[in-house]
This record gives sequence, structure tokens and C-alpha cells, in this order.
Amino acid sequence: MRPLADADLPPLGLRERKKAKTLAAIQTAALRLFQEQGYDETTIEQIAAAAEVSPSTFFRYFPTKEDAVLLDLTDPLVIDAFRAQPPELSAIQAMRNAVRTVFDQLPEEEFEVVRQREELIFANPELQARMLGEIAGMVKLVTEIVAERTGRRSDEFELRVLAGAMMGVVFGLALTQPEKSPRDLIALFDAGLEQLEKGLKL
Amino acid sequence: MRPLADADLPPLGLRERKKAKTLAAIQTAALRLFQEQGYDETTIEQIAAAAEVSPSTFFRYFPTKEDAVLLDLTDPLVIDAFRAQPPELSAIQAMRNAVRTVFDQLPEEEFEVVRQREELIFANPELQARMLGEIAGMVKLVTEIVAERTGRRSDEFELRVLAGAMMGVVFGLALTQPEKSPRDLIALFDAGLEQLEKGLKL
DNA sequence: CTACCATTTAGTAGTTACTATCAGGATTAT
DNA sequence: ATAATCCTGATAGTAACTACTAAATGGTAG
Repeated sequence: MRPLADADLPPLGLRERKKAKTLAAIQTAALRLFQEQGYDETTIEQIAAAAEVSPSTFFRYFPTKEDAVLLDLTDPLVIDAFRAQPPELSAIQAMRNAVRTVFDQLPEEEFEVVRQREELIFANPELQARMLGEIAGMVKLVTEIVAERTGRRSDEFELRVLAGAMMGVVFGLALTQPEKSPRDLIALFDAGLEQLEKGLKL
Repeated sequence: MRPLADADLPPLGLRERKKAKTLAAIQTAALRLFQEQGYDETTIEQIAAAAEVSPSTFFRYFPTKEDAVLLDLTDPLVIDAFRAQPPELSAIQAMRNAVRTVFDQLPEEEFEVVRQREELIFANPELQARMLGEIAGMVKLVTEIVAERTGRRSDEFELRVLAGAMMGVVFGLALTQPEKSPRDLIALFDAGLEQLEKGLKL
């Protein structure tokens, strides 16, 4: 329930509340149906029916069927935490801190959503492709933040290599190991970054 | 013309030759139309018409529209060259050699196909997503080859981190810099790997 | 050259993701 | 209360993709 994280600020119009509820209802219904019947076997009509909205409404909230799975609210949290790290730290250190900060205090129910999504994505190549697209977006973001932190230009060669390598670690870990819980994955990511910083000797 | 690389071994039945020709005709027509009218604006009917086959036939050769762009014949070459490197070299060194070996002797016309494809992919998020999927496949392959080379198991943590980081470099470079020629990209990739091996200090 | 088999092809019909548009109803601002 | 705005549902349409069938073609044996 309530995969949203918008701290429920007091003055929130009825309209906004309804929207948030509809969004959550659709994603919840979608994830449930996907899990029960499989992704490809579930039509948008079914999702809409289960969420008690029209198909039109589904598409107003999610541009594609894939997005109903991919919508992730932890990414922006990590980005913010990363940006907030003191600039004295190396980029890799900063990223490690950011990830730990966010996931150490993430409630269990949110973890469950993460887990469910990972399972679906791992089982479906289409979704994997889209997921990688999201990661690519992260590469850009990370590049820009590192540029801010170090006072360099974001199109500098070294920055792009660094950001690419960091996200590549996520990548290599996320796509090769199916059965791990999200928590384990976080731990692995941390260890992977540590290894990256020490240097890759093989 | 003839984006295929199958050295035209002498005994090749008429049927096989026709198939190769049809494949090439479809991909050529597709790339041309995509470039002229844009990817989304081009329908499979149009491609089929331009290649003088039926839509059914298009789908027999390419499972999806995207595949008509993504079919890449240099990847397997790099993989083979990578596998052929002496095991004394570090994985990163071996990869650098492999890439150089392949692209140094790649004919100019093949480079042109690579360039055309890169342009399309860069302009279209859908294609980028699928492309990343291909890269993910590469991560797996690279992991396995490194495992062979070093006599380790392919599911070992360090291997996955290393392979992920290497491919992440491709990634960070390929997706952030549009206007470079493929040759420049190769050079950048080489430099990126060098930096990766030296260690990422930022 | 002919007859036969396997493969490739075109054609047809259907499903489904996704887009565009619009009228009616609910929410908000005045 | 009234007007402006936004959200929803409904309809109609496009295009990617699938399953199937019948015809044409390439390979092969007599």
C-alpha cells in the first residue's frame, strides 16, 4: 500500500489526494496482476478494471504499461542524499554513504515493493531493457552531480568514465543474481563500489 | 550494402544466399527509411514494401522493429577476439587489445553502418533501452570469458563487478556524447579502460 | 526432366498497446 | 452561485505483433 513517499504535507487539495490514491491503486493492481498471471498475460483493460478506472485513465497516469512496474521512488532519494554529501569525500565514498543513508531508514513495506518489482524485471527482458534506460538516466545525473562537487565540467572524459563505471557495477550485480533480497543487493553494491575504488586487479 | 560479414564460404546454397540477401535488403531499407522519415514515423508496411517483401517476411527475419536497427555484427567479433587474447594479460588489457584488433581492420563501409545505427539509437529512447539490453548481454558474456581466463567461477563477486565496470564505461561514453564518429568512440573507450585500470580517483 | 519433400513466402484475421478527441461531471476559485 | 479548470470515461483509430493457411520456390532423388 501507498508506495508514495510524499510526507503528506497538511494543505493538500482533495483533487491531489484523489490523484495520489488513483496512482497507487493502479500500480498496486498492476503489480498484483503481473505477479498472479505474468506480465505479458495481463492486459491494460484488466488492470484498469481491477483498479476501477477506465483504460484512458491508466494511460493518463502511466505513459506505458512498463512504467507501471518501473516507477521507482527510491532513486530520487538516493540522488538527493548523494548531492548532500560533503564535497571532501571521493565520489565513490559519497555514493556509498548516500545509498546506505537512504536504505538504512527505508521502511520494510517499501522494501517489499522494491523486491516485487525486481522480481518482475528480472523475469522480463522488455522490462530489463527499460530498467537499463533508467540506469542510463542515473549515469547522466551522477555525472552532473560529480561535476558540481568537483567544480569540473560534466562533459569531461574522466567524469563520464567514473560515472559509467559506478553505474556499471549496479548493473553487473543487479542483472546477474536473481534470488537475492534487496537488502543483500544493497550490501553487494556497497562492496562493489569499495572494490572499484581500490582498483580492479584481475 | 552487405552489412553481413560471413566471409562468403564457397559452398553456400542458393537458398542461403537468398536469405542473406533478403536480410540485408530489409535492414538496408529500414535504416534508409528511418533516417529519411524518422523511426517512429516509419511503419513496417513501408519497410516491407521498400524491401519488396511482405510484412510477414519482415517479422520472420526480425522479431521486432527495433531489431532491424540493433542487429550488430561487430559485437561477436570483439567477443571472439577477446576470448583469443593470451591469459597472462589482465582482463582490461585483453579487452583493449580485442577492441583495437577488430576495429583497426574493419572496412570503412562497415563503419558507416555502425555510425548510422549509432545516430538512430542516440535519437530514440526506445532504441537506447534495447541497446542497453544488448550491453547487458555483453556483461554476462564478458563475465564468463574472464572466468574462463582466470579459472574462476563466473558468479564470483569480483568478476561481476569488473565486467560491469568495463561495460559501464562503454555506456557512460556512448550515451553522453552524440556527435563523435565511431572511430573516436573506439579511441575514447580505449582511454576509458586505461583509466579504469589505473584506478578512479576523483 | 519429373516428381516429391522441405522451406519460405504472402495473405488473412485477430489481439493489444497506445493516441486523439470530446462531452459530462467533479473540484476549485471568484 | 457561477464560472473556469481539471479529471474522467467513452469512442474511434493506428500500428506492432501473432497464429494460421495456402501457394510458390529451392533442393533432391529417380
